[in-house]
Amino acid sequence: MSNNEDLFKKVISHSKEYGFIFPSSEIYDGLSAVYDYGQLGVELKNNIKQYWWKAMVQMHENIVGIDSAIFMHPSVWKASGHVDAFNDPLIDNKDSKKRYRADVLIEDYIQKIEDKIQKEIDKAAKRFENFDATLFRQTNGRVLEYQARIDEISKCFVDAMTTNDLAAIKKLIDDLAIVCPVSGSRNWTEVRQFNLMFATQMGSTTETADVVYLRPETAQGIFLNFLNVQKTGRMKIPFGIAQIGKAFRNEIVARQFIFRMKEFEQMEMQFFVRPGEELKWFEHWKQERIKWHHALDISENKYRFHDHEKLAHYANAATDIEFEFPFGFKELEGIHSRTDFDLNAHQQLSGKKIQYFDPELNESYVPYVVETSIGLDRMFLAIICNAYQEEQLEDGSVRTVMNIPPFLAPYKVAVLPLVKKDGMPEMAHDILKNLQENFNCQYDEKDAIGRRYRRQDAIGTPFCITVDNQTMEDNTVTIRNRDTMLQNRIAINDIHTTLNKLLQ
RNA sequence: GCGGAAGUAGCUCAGUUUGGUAGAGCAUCAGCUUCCCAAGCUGAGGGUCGCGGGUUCGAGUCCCGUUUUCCGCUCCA
Repeated sequence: MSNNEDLFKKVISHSKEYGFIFPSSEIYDGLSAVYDYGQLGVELKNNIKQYWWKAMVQMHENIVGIDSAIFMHPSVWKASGHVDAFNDPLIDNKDSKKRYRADVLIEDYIQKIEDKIQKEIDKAAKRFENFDATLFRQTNGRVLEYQARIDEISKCFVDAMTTNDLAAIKKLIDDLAIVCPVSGSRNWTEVRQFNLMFATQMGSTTETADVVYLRPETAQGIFLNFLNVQKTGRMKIPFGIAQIGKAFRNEIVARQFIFRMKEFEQMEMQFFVRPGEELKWFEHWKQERIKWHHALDISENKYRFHDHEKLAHYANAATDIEFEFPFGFKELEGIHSRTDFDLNAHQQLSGKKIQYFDPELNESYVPYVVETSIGLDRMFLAIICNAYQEEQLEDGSVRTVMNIPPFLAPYKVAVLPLVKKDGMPEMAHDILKNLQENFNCQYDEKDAIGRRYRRQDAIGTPFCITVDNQTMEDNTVTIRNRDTMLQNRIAINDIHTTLNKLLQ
């Protein structure tokens, strides 16, 4: 474990040192759980996007992409369930470290008094024939006492809830001496409300502004455009809509570098199918997605499926593709059978029909949805964690290499004059200029050649083209492989095709 | 959110015990050298020691607060 912790720390340092990832707003002490991609990071990230887009959109005739806005109508989050599920006042017990809904604690307390009343009623009912519960309730002294207590508590409780007065809720819990069911202690934190979603205002004056949320998931943008895309793209079920975009979550804690960020990017595809066929497609996409990962040349036992036993309210099947990060197996991608929950909810709340007429079945229905959703930042992290390597060489020295799959590497090739004289820099620049049209290249003439190779190793550049004395005579160069450190001599005219072949 | 640890140059860290206005290695830049795998030579740049306050003649060093990061819980549609 300590080896893995070590590795993770090294990856984080390396990312900063070479310009993959920077903490956000660093000169102002940083911003919790927010990071910026640097000059190398953005290249790698773009390449991952491209690889995903090509596999998911370009290679499928029945999948198209969109790019929906981050802002959506507030009703979207009512329909999706995001608003309701995250508006509860919560309180933690410091001893048991359990978290409760504060309102539920109070309701339970009221229920206990209610139970006592019921007990009295039951007791009395046994003793008297023609027992009138209502009359008993109205006349029995002890019951009246209990009832008064309930009324008093309820009044405070309702007041506090309607005015959203969290301090009053806390006071009530203290006054009632409510204890934690687990620890039995009254050592509570303040009552807090956790908002999953970031809120901002839309409207140029404060008076007219409405609260809108930054989307906590990209999926809804696809659901809202289901009919637009289906009709204008003449799409026939089964078909998919893909999207890459930012989402925002007001997470409580930030951990594990870019694994959990407040602002993150998702790559997801919602596949619309006939009701009843969703589990077949769920299985299909499970296999397709794991294939995509395995094609990255990362050891297959770094991946595993984790099937959900407890399903979210919208799903009837769900699995995660987990990756073995230095801090353990964690979710990298989710594959969910979301049923018709979302489209149905939007249909109901908007009052607009969201259905598909299936010519083969000759009927209309609300399609079912199978979702594949991968965290782009997590994929990025998986790749750099897997790529980072410290190799012990024969001469005893250590070589730091980023073993990034060549087609994803920030730079594909570095062009290096062996020495900074005899026309080699000029020649190297000519070659560079030619290659730049098709490849992201680096040029470097500073320091000894060996050191320059190591620099390229450290940022994952898979190939180095070196201009030497022989180049000046016969127009050949050497091409060095990052992983094997071996070199071949090829003609300048062949560089292009050779690189293309190697980068496939 | 709770508990613990830490924050000094781009990176890794020393300096804190015994307060006296900052160092090393690597990296970077300029030049020299160099015909193939880091650590050759000369020179240079870069830090208000996370931030704020307090104690003190004087704080990187002591005290308080705060923020960020890491670890363990917790949470996580």
